[in-house]
Amino acid sequence: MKSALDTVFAALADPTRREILRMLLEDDMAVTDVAYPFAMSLAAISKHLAILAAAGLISQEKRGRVKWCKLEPDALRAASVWMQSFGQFEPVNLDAFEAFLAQELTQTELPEGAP
Amino acid sequence: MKSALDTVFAALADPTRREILRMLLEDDMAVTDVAYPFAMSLAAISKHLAILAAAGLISQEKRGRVKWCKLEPDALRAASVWMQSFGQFEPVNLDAFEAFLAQELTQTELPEGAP
DNA sequence: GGCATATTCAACCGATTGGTTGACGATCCC
DNA sequence: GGGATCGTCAACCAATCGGTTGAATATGCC
Repeated sequence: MKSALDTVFAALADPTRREILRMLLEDDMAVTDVAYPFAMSLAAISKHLAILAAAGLISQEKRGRVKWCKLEPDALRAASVWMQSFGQFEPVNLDAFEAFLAQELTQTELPEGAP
Repeated sequence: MKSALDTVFAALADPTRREILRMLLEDDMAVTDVAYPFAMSLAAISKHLAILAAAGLISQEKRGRVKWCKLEPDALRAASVWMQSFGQFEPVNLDAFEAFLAQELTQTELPEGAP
């Protein structure tokens, strides 16, 4: 059986799912609205949301026809603490970190993968 | 192409690889010595180390016959900062965190999967 | 009731993952 | 040179992943 950290990190390893989390950081959303900006089917987004929910990163509550998705930061914090335990013994290398972020931003700013 | 965060989180999503990182936290190690505690082939561990190196989480340096593996915490810190950006707006729920860690510990304490 | 909307289910697909085994290339040591 | 050690490569395998499509299930509205 998979551990909690397994499912959390696996859930975070996909750029679509990280973008969904970023969207939910702003506000709770219905499944259809989550799917709107992405160039993939609603069923695919529904699967991504199920993976995020299984990891505990979001919760889903059905009200009427609409299933509302809500960010649940606790699982994310636990994983963050796990990671920080590796970094505490040395100061952050800001140059490396900025290069890292610059690369990440150019690749995930547009989920559709514009030219 | 995969982004840096993709490869880092995917690398962290495997309990064998997290255990390897924990071992390297103590000291640099040769590939054979990394493999020793695990109930899998040397080739499998070699692949895990390649994945960790591709993610920037470790570096490998060959001296003579022996390839030394060294923890590289910068990539981990960058991912940690990404995660913390989701958690800063609310205090940590310590109860949830402790339950999370307890579950994780019982499942990964013994990499061989003892009964 | 009946239609539209919201979401999931089921089957399928190609690519990737995590593991195995056996052969191979380097390197050290006698 | 030749054997032992260190590590990777290549081929293979079953399982999982990320996506598709089409049908099915709720629910809301007239």
